[in-house]
Amino acid sequence: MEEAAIGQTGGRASPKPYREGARAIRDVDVDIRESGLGEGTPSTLRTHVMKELRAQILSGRYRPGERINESKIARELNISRIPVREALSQLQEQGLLTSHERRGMFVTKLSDDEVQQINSLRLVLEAEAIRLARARMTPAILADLTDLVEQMENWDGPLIDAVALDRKFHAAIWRAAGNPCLERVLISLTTSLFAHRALEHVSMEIRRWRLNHHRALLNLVAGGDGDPVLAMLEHLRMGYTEPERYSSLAVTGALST
Amino acid sequence: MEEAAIGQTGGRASPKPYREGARAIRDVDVDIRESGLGEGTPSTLRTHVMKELRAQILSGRYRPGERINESKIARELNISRIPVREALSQLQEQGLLTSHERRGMFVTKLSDDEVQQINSLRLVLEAEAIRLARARMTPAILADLTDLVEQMENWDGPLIDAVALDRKFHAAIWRAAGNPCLERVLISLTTSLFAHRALEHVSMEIRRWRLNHHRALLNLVAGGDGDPVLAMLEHLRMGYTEPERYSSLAVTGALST
DNA sequence: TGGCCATAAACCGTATACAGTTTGGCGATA
DNA sequence: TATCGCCAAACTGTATACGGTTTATGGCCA
Repeated sequence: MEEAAIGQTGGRASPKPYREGARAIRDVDVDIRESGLGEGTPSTLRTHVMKELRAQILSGRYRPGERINESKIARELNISRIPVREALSQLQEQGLLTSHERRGMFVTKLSDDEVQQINSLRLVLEAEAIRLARARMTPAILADLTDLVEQMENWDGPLIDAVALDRKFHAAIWRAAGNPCLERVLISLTTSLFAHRALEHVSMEIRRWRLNHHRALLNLVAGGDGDPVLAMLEHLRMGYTEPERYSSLAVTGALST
Repeated sequence: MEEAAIGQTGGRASPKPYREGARAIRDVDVDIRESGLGEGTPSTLRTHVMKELRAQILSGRYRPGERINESKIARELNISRIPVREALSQLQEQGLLTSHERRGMFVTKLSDDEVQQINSLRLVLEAEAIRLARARMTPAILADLTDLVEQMENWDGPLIDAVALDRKFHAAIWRAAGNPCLERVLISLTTSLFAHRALEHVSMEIRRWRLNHHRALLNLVAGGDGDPVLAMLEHLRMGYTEPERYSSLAVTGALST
């Protein structure tokens, strides 16, 4: 009876999370399957661990370049290494981890060049997203975006959460573009980028946000007639040096600089 | 001695592939570790299985929508399910497989909409690649590209290999762009696309290739002054219907059509 | 005292074993 | 004859066990 009750916590009809292993299980100290399993928790440990680790990496709990010990994580979570391995494997494909054969997983450390390469792509893709979003804009979406911009302009909380707001605003534009594929690529591109930004030079930047630069993007998607590429360039230049380095903007004569 | 010899095939200093499991191993019939392990084979089974399965999916051995039975594959390869699971997990992240929780992996079946969404992105990204490649072109790369175009124009072999040539030509341009990130995204985007094209409507298309359309792209990256976006649009229109559907080309007045 | 080699511990890659869920098929009933 | 419910086989998710490699530590020698 006590065993059966565990799987039915909350009375949901979802598949029971695995409570017992092949033979034995430690009955001491908390278990990930009891603690963290809230509402939208996926039913497999692999997915749960993956999301948990991703959040921890993005929040700065694990630093870029740091080694990820799968045995240690498995012990900490009181589960076997298999789900942890698979979660790490997924995170590797997402670009957050880098695998060194037979040596383990390491949190991806982006070089300056790689940051510029990613941003050069963002330039092109976000500009495209802005063009699409502008053409498909609805009052509801515009209201959401405006709300986010005003939240940022009036922000007075911890800086980490401001970064989340920033991401939320951009992600909303990506979604409004109406091309799920474009949205996926942009998310995948910027995830590792934000893992770095969560740690470094966030303090200097908050001031610049107030300079209505997100509002410039908002005006564009609201129907403004500026050039999305130049707007994105200006936007990225606030946080990074020469973000257009590996884009065609650097090689064509389009820049007045 | 016979055991030791297996790991040292070719006399390379690479780590020995695993020959024995925890306790026992079947000594009958061929083993993947003996058969397919050629030169550049990665040292882990997971990577090897991943590449093997990817090649089989891309070659049409597994059809879109088909279920992938991990136990069956493990038995066929005479290995345990663990490396197979991890390989499948990686392929899922690459977009070639879709996981249905507790029901298994299925070869991703792209809908018409998804194909259009991917192509709309290709339009933007390949155009950017062409602009970059044009600016960074070297005689050596140009020679390679020209050679590929001529191979395609004079092609008289099986159609499947012609598709590979097509991919090779585009991939060469992506690489010539000099932004590894852009290259990675384009590879990832088109991989699942080519898995479909390997099966359908390849016969009609071979004729159109001879119409020098790849040469049009070649001329562009060689220094021609046309618009890369329009060139890519024309190129994609040969194989797909309305590839610009989810791109900004569809919503701006740029199209004369 | 510093560098090199050997030994040992930790850890990754893989194999086998088991629990719960899904699924296909069979029989009973309307 | 068609539909619903039950049962068994197969399969996925996870746990534990083991072999080999990498790495860190300590002793030895220059």
